Amino acid sequence: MSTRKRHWLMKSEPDDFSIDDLQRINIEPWTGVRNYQARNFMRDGMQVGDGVLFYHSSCNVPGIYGIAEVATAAYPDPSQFNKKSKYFDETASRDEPRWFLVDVRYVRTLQQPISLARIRAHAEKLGEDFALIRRGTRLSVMPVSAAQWKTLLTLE
DNA sequence: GCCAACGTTGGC
DNA sequence: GCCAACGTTGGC
Repeated sequence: MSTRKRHWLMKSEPDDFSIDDLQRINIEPWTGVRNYQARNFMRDGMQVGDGVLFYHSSCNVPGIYGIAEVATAAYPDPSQFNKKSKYFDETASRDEPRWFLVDVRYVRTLQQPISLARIRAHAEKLGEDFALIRRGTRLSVMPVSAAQWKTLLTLE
């Protein structure tokens, strides 16, 4: 497998967990992903040191608010085993975990958030394969190419 | 394997 | 709060 740094975008509702929360805590397990495609990106695609665009969703101004990095290899999401968690999954077992996560480490907060509206306005430069603005896509974890990463950060 | 019903995401 | 769009579940 290539060890070249990859890039990702991860969505979080700031009411639940924001870039400011990550800055305070520094490292946070990205718990609660219950979508197979998103899980597969974390489990099979992510490597320590990969860049992460921290996206705020379901808020006044959705968009990219900060930069983080992948801090660990993927491991089973403990919340799937916790009966008291809203992420409990009775079909998962410790022998056969269903859900995986990585820890994410704070890197920096953007000077100015890059709003979804602004990203859309530059859709042409990002290409049709950019899942964030592809119609109907609701993925909470998605890959970002090196070129897209660079393009997005010029919008800061 | 089909597909209707349901739940969730997430922008607006 | 609305609703479009998607993923998942479960009956058949």
